[in-house]
Amino acid sequence: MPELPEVETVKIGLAKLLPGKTIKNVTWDWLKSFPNSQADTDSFLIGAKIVLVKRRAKVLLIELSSKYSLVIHLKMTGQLVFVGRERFGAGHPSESLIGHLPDKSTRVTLELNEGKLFFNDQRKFGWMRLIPTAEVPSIDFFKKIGPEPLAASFGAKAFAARLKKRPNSSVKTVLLDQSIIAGVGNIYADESLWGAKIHPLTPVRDLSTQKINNLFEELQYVLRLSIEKGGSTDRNYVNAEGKKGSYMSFARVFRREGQPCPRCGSTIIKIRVAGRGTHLCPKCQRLKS
DNA sequence: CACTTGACCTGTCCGC
DNA sequence: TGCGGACAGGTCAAGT
Repeated sequence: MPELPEVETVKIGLAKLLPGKTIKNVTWDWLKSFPNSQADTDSFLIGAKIVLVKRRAKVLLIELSSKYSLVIHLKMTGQLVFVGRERFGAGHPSESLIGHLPDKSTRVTLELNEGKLFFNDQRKFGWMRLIPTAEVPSIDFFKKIGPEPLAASFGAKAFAARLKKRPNSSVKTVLLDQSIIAGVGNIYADESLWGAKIHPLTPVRDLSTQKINNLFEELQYVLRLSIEKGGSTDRNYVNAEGKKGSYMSFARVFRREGQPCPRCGSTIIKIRVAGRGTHLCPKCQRLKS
């Protein structure tokens, strides 16, 4: 699922549902989804109370009273869905995802004193790790992660300076590089480049200050809009309550190849950049202008 | 170094 | 209907 807006949406939901609840038991069916020792799990997960839910980059952090944290990366198809005790009763709408949980994509189940938290992940790329809270910032994943694009302290000047660390790379490749900027993935890279009228293959060195400023504005705009819409559901993504996000109906180019550009009416095309499907308007986003 | 490709997995869709 | 291949929101490791 999950780029910054999707993970942020899950975080907002879990932050309302989880703090104060106690973890009673954990079960898992795929070691790579939950690569923790039985000893750590017994000592620092079972019986711990959930204190706080946070997000950094595309990662969720659930802080526990045991001074350990659950650190969760949803990768492509991960879901973190809370089902309250009342939801287990008969008569719940059968079309609702949460009526079906656990299902065959469920990798980890956390039983709480009230309700259950399911970590589902069809493709098994995601993971949930139990780590001492003090050590979380120094794990390999976070050591190399860039700044948060929506942080109040992060502005267009800092954005430009970070992009320019990779002058010869295409701008889309750099947007997707988590060590440059945290949280941007394929959807919001394409959407923000369309907004700023920049071809995804443009080398960073060819971008004017004005263009970089436009890109920063557009990136913040699409990320904020998507959080407001509860993220993008293309296939698997759901929030903490099992509900889909609606940003895809606001998308201008992503997965809209063959449709008219909402700005100029030209037909949106799809190419491949950095190994990823890339959507753009060939008229609005020219390589040389 | 910087950039590309393959690997990690399952599921779906599309063409033959 | 079946089968093979391409592709999918993300990161790593290994190759060039």
